[in-house]
Amino acid sequence: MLDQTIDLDRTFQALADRSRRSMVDRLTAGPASVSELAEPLTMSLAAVVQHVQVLEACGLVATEKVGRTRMCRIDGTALSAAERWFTERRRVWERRLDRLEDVLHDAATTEEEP
Amino acid sequence: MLDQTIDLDRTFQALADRSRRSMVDRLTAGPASVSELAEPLTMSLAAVVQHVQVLEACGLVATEKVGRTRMCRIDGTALSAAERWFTERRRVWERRLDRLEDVLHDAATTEEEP
DNA sequence: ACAAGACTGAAGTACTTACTTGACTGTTCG
DNA sequence: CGAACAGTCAAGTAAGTACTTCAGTCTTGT
Repeated sequence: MLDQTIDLDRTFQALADRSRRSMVDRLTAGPASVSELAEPLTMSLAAVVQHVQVLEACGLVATEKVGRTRMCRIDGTALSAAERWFTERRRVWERRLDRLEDVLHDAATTEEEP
Repeated sequence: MLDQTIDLDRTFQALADRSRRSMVDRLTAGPASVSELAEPLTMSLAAVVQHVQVLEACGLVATEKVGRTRMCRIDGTALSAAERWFTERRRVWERRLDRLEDVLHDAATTEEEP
């Protein structure tokens, strides 16, 4: 719970990369090895490993070494923590717009009075 | 609609910075000038202007010059576009977990049969 | 008119990121 | 056993980021 801002920094930073988002996307469909994640991508395997490390460091995915392969899966808690940032901001923002609408409406109705 | 991935790159990149998130946060409470956004921050005004440009480039905020001040406000469409990325992934992910649960449950019940 | 206010633009700098290649280390399978 | 497989480690590099300072440019208030 402490210093959640640093995690949000790293989470959004991680998601700012098209390749990493596509890996997360792939993993929502189910666990996959590093090579499986690498398959649709045009970069070296070493590069993919580095991306996986970034995703793991911010808690978006968890990995586990099984034999010579590293299996990766989504960590839903980090994903929804990032999502929560949006929903919280949107709540405040929409509430403000509602109030604004009320004010405008009130102004319009009092305008009609003598 | 075309090449939305580039916008997501830029949006998440923009939100990966604590200072920029705090600006978005401030703006959800209502419009503000660049100097007002700069006030709680410890950096130079020029730096704040650069952050505002980043936020504007990815469509998270819109600005308008009024006299000598530049007023900034949230653009809700970009904000909810980014939010949508999470909800869509989570939908797939949760559906998969549900199916998994069903399979496990079925396996447990058929286990009981002779 | 003119000083102060609110940016704006252009450099410059320290740091980080997204790769690459190449040499290795464990694992698995015929 | 030994080749192929799946990563791993360590440099190295090109580009991008987050600032800084400083010298302008418009607006405003007196």
